[in-house]
Amino acid sequence: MSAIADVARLAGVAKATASRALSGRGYVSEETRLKVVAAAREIGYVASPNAASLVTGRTKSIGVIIPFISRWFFSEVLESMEEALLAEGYDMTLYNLPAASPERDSVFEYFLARKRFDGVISVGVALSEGEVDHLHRLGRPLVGIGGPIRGVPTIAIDDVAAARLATEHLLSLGHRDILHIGGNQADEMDFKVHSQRLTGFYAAMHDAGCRTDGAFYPCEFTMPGGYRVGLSVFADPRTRPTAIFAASDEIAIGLIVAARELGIQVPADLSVIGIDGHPYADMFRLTTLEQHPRRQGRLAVATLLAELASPAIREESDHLTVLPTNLVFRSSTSGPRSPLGG
Amino acid sequence: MSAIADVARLAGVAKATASRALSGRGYVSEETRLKVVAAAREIGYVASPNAASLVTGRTKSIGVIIPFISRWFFSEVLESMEEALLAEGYDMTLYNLPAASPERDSVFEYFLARKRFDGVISVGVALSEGEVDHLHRLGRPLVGIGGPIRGVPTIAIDDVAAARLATEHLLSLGHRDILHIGGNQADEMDFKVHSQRLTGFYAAMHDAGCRTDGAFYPCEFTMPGGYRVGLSVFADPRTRPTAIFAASDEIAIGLIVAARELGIQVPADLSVIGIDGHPYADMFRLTTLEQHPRRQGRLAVATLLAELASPAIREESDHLTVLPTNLVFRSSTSGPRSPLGG
DNA sequence: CTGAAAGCGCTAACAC
DNA sequence: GTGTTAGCGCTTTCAG
Repeated sequence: MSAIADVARLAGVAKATASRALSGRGYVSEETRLKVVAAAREIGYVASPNAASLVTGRTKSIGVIIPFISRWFFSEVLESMEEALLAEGYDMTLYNLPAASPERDSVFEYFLARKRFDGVISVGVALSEGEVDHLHRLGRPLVGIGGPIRGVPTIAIDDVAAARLATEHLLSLGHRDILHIGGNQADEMDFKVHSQRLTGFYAAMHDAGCRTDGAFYPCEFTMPGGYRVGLSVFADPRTRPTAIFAASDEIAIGLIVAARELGIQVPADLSVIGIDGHPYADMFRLTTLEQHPRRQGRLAVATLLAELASPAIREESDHLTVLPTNLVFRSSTSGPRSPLGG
Repeated sequence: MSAIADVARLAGVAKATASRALSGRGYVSEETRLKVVAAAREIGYVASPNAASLVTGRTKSIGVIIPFISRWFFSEVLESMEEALLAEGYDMTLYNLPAASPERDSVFEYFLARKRFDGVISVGVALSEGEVDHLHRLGRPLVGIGGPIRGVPTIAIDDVAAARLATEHLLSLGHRDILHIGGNQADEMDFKVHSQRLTGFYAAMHDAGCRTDGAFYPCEFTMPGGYRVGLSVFADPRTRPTAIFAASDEIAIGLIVAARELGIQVPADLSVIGIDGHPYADMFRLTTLEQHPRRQGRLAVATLLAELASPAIREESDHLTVLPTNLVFRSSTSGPRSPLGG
């Protein structure tokens, strides 16, 4: 494969000149620039980023650490980031980061330590103090999605506020007998989304003077998880509410499937509201709070590239950019028809 | 950051010795090896893969080209490959490859040309002759998932056979009035999955002496896509079949949701079979043919690493490893209850 | 504006 | 077994 020396020889200039011409850094006469570019094209020259980064320290590649690839929110973020990065000429290297484990440590101690990237985006991972230090010590900018990280700009939605908003929507329709079905604190995801959404729910209910004991059912954070809990909760008329705030659209959809299977009409007999803006929301008539994963992804990339451009900002970059959630109405929420419990 | 020279100095040996001790290549006495390793740990030395690959040509990184990140099959493959690669110390760099477009070309001409990886895995992408040449010219092994690529080992299921099997299952239950709902040839995915599954369906139907005109309805290859077609097909009793072979589980689920919404009992009134082995199959009582994305991913990685280990194989590696599909019974298929059309 | 030379961090020959 | 030397492909002083 051709090296810059070949280009230089063909163009009749020195390696240094060819380098300047191709990279755009440093003075080159327009005439020689054209000659060099032509020569490069002729032999199909593509610079070796390895060699370049060895001297510049820049790799034109960014690392992404993420706990899941196949869950909707995460894959959506990933896809949007990939698009944005590719457009800027960056590679994206993926590190699937499990919860605390030897593999997790190896990502930090080995993979990330190799410094093959100019920056890191952490998606939905609450980094430990030690891990943040580790990353900072690499001297590479870091941007987060999903929740606050000390000394790191982060993009997120306000989970407490979103949960409160969703619950208040149901309350405003006249519901009093509302259940929250969401993640278990035990297998909490990072940034405590589960507890935060529960907190927002309780807050709204308390403010409205509603009872909350027995109003929360934990479930696995998936569609089948919601389905299973739905089957058991709806089977007993005594535990059947008039409305449900589900911690995610996937859970909400599982609940709707279970309800329909038991002959409960949604939204007629039961109102359901979720969070995410999942593409399936429409076909299940689900009202939802969009959290715009793609926008979060693009914003994270933009933030990272900005830091890369002017590292000066780094010192004081400790802010959390909170994206507003949008309430998207479909037809799954309506007033209570025949309140059974309140 | 510390370089190997620092380690060498601290251990009181030469750079080369330190390199040998750390990489395990070449003779080093156990005693010095320990000294070097201790020194490396002491200063937290991690080798720069950039510098190493500059001389060895190996990068310990593999590139993945893939058309979608957020569709179930693809994200599942991705996640399994990431796991397998990480375990072997490889980075995974992602290139989201759209259909023919300038961005697609740029992936080949710029990103892949940078040769930042030891090999490439192509997932669900039918590469053009030119693109295959392009990759071969890089001198890096290439492995595919999803369908045959000239001169490249590939892992796939046999789409025609799978479709035939699914259809025959319905036929064996006594159904005659079977519809196929699947992807449109117009926006065909790579490797012609759409047409191949249609072909398998037609073949089984013809063999059983069933009519097939009007038996195929195209739809978008998603859950909402199946839902929309389901609503229109099921609304008219004249077009309502006793059984359906859906080209994917997502389509199948959309169909089931639509059917239920129209008061059609699944599986009582309508049998549905899909392909994929989607995790939601159970909650929708869907019978499906598993195509094991995770196994395909792991196999692709293993194949690539094997080629990396002994490049000799490369010349004659033109085979297609066809993975068997497993019929997974849930409760969505049963004999016809009240055949309307046959 | 361009060229020559040094060197990024590492490994591979080849001496010793 | 270990050290010395050269050089991977590029960018970047620093002269000219």
